[in-house]
Amino acid sequence: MKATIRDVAERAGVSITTVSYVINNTRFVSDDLRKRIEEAIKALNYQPNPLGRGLRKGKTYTVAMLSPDPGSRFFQRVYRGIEEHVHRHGFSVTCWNTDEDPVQEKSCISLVLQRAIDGLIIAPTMQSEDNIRRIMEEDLPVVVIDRFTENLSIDQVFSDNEKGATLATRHLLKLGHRRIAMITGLRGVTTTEQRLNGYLQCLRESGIEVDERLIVEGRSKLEEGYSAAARILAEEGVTALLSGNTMMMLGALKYLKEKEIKCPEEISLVGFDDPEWAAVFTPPLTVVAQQPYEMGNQAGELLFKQISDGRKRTQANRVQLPTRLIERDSTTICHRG
Amino acid sequence: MKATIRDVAERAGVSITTVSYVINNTRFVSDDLRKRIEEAIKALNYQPNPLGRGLRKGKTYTVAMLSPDPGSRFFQRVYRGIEEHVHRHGFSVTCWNTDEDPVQEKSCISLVLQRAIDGLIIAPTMQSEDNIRRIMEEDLPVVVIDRFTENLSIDQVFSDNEKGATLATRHLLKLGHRRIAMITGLRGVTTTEQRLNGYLQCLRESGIEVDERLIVEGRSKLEEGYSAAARILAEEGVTALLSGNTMMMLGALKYLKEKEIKCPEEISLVGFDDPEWAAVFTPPLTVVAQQPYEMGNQAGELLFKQISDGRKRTQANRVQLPTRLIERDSTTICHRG
DNA sequence: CTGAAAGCGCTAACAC
DNA sequence: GTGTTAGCGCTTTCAG
Repeated sequence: MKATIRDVAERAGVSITTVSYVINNTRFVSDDLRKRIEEAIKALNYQPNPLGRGLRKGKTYTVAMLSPDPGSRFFQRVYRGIEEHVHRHGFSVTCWNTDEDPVQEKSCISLVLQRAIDGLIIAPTMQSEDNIRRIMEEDLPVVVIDRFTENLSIDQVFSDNEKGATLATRHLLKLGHRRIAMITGLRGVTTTEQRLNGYLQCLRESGIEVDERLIVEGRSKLEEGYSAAARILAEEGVTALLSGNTMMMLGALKYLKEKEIKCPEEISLVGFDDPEWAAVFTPPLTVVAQQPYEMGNQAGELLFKQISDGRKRTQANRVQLPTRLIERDSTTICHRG
Repeated sequence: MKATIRDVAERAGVSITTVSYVINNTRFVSDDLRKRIEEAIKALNYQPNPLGRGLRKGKTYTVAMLSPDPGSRFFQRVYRGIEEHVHRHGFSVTCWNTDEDPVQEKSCISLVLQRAIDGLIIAPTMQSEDNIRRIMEEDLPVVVIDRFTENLSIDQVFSDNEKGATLATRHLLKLGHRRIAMITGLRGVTTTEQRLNGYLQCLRESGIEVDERLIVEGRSKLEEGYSAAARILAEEGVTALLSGNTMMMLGALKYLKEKEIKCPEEISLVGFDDPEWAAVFTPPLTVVAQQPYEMGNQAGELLFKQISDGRKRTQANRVQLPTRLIERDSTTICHRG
């Protein structure tokens, strides 16, 4: 069986107390004992049992990440950004999936609370203020990512989605487009609303009347991008299309391809997010890039700040990450009207 | 603070023993007491502390997944497949990243062993038999995925990579190609070697001499696919290219695009794995598809079988998942020679 | 400078 | 049918 602190103590001929103090380096121990203990630890290949330690200290050395789709490229990157901090602190991460469903989110949070994790990074679904409030009540360190939560005084890291959509729309306007459609993600999710806002604002400022028929909602599946594109292109005179996320952009492209509608000649296209294939596509895609790795990284930093500060929640930090437009060849001058 | 089993016992006016037996449903308790206890649990919103339980039972209710690149689409799918079982059993997963580095793998495994997890699903790096042996010595339930480990009597789930490469190569041969190049993943990794084998076998069977200059190694980065393609296409008369993984396929496509080499007219291309964008690409890509979700799912099943069977490691299970060729438009009849 | 001992929350003999 | 109690591995107060 695995060696315990008692085995080490016996082998070194000291009390377990002293072993503990050596392990944690938490009070002075004479060189002689220290040396003997260190030898024993090595000889027995002893590793402190985190459960014993955790039980005693009321900690688990584990943080959780909760997201609507941990399998997506975006959240993968986020995860990698978090990971760095986590491992540096000797913690581990567990990932949970809400599937964009508040009910599932709630049950995830229960599980998470039950597991007595030390911190949580969460990309909330849409109606989840209550869920998050529950966590805050438990005084659990928590950082909200991706989605914005106006009413809660809580650390959060998110992209400047509105600006991103604005940049994209302005770019299309500059190219002379007037009938610009948008495929949005799930309505009610803040990222969706912010991107939509950027788009609407920009149109209005340019004195272009918004045509509701050119705004189609999807979730984030390829198929939904496909059918959204179909609906939009059934409308008169649309020359440009802004997509609210990666998979729906791909779905739209699939539709264009099948119908042999040329991009960018007939339709200019701007997507959100910049996966590796976007630049290799035919045509290379003009996109609004976010910084998912950075998002995870900053969230991790904030989380561990909370964890080490104990529970005193001071002023909430809000980090907004810039988005940027990457102009490639899926957008061009409007040849119509 | 969080309610403990003692709080529940007091509120219900019983001993903690009885509460424990109710929670675990592990011996008969009269209806009266059971009801009172259940009420108390609800009223206090009590959730058993997994650390206490774990410490007592020597379990952590956590399994780990170790892979060279948990952020890749392939391993994300695997993860989702695992997740299903894990949550059904009330466990959680922690993900670790080896970056294809045996040293890092070793330190991951130490961490993993130290954390006293209940099981491990691992996609080993290349020289990791020793690392895995260490786990087996600890009698930790473990399942190897993706990569094949010949010498170890251990549960494993992997793709029929050789067959996949064979299908791809045979397809190209049928189309009349003779100078078929291959971009391989990292040599030494079993998946790479198996795919290479399939390719070599198939060529030999067709009486085609293997030209070593047409076999170029990369890892799994886009850039490496790019430069591998460059090297290969500097050779005389190559008309077809088989790529050992997704990202390198993308890199090769990038090269073709930049050099305005037409696919499939000038070069036929077959890739490994079938990401969503492969079908939407121009041209839609012919690929060998694996079943990552299924891989994770089966691995999860085997792992939990081991966990519930206790430590008695019986006959090792080896599951080989079929691969299949999806013919699309990046391959065509050889017009040369 | 070091050790004895209590106790974190829980399970499971063992006792009645 | 139910309760008493030891103890999982560890940290930390208190005593020396």
